[in-house]
Amino acid sequence: MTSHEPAGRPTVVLVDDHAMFRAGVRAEIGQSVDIVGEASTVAEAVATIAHLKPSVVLLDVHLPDGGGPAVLAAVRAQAPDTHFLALSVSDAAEDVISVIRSGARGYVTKTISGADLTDAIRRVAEGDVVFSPRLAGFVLDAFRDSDIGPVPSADPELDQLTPREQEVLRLLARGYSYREIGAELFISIKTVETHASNVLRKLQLSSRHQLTRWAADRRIV
Amino acid sequence: MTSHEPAGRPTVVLVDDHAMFRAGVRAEIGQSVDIVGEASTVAEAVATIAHLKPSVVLLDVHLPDGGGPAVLAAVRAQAPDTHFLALSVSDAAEDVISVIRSGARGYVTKTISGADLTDAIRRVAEGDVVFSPRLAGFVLDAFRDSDIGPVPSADPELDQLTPREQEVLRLLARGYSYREIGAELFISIKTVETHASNVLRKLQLSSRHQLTRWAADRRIV
DNA sequence: GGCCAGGTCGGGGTGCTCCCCGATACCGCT
DNA sequence: AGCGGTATCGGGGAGCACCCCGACCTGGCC
Repeated sequence: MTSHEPAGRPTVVLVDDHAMFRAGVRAEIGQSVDIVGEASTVAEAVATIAHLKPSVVLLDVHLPDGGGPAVLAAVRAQAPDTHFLALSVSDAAEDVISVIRSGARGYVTKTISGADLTDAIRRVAEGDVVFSPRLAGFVLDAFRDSDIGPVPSADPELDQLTPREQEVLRLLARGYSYREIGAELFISIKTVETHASNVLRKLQLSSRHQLTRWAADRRIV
Repeated sequence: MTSHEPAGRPTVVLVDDHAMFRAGVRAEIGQSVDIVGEASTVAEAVATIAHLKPSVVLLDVHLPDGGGPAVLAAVRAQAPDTHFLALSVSDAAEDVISVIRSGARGYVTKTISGADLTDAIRRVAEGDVVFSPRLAGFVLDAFRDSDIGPVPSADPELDQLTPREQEVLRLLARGYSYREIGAELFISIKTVETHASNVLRKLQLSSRHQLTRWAADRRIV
């Protein structure tokens, strides 16, 4: 759906604990990209990447001493222009999610063809995000089930609160005491009590502890 | 990076409030896919989709009366086999995130070419996930910055708590009172007090309100 | 046996939460 | 002028949260 001109030959570092597999990848894509380094352990990978600063790192998710996320955590700050493409036998959702959360910009399984892998490397090098279609589904599912992102859901529950009450609600949710809220809003403790009491009644809650949870669930902080 | 055989002609419903734009899309991709219906409002879209059950819905993110997320929320349950591809002028992160969270399986901007759009529709119809590369970056960034997914975060703070204290901590974070915790764990209120006091001291918190927020931030619920 | 960590209770106290009353004042609407 | 909603305060009180003491028991470790 987009056109990608090969912007020169990407430089690649290959991280995998199986020498046999590395040889296979070299044979398959060595003509199209520059494989400038290899590593078989986390420590090796960190040193190699920090030194060579390749445009792309092909990163196995499962390594003996920590795996792909460990490598990413260690070198992402040192090599900001390096993009990481996870390459794994696993199509388990937790593997995909963990390595993406660590900062990889793509994830493909080892069943990929040489031509497709070359294309994926080029696209990642250009800053694109590359996923095996099946795996992209995992990420989206996890994403949808989560609570991230600004989804401006104007809670109807909040509309029944007056502006002042909403203000008090926010401070209550942040764990402020009545006294602190009063100092913050330049009103007396008793006024805060009144507002708090109204908030609890309108939201049908019985204690500020429940209110804290109520607010946390709705990300009102 | 993957090959997609066109599995017949996908049926498509087109949702956009600009008739001119719908005509343009029809002209561009009408030969390759079956555009079986159109809609210009949320209500129209919901009725049309529920009735026709197309394989793909091309969905504008911005509609007068609610937008793409409203359509998705209304019909996703009724048409489980229908896939949604968001089609928008906007490349704002919040638009992308909100529509994806609502269940869309792809997002492309209106700058897309007819051929690319046809390909995107086919891929979405087959269950793939399709993104303009730039936009995929937004999703991944939001994803990475969030706290979803099974990333085993053995908090070092929790290690200094005894098993019993951790148990009490969870119940405290859920908003249980000391009395309720005592009943839950078959111990007296005073014992709960002791544990709670220890928890607060070890975590350097001064009130259970702060503790609730502390736990909410760490998703300990 | 001595020692210590963890778990279990209690007494007593201070401060906070939350609710019940009531009061005043401003503002907009009829 | 009257009425309702909102915001502002106060008194008083029941219950809870939190802390400081001390106490007992159990199990593991030297």
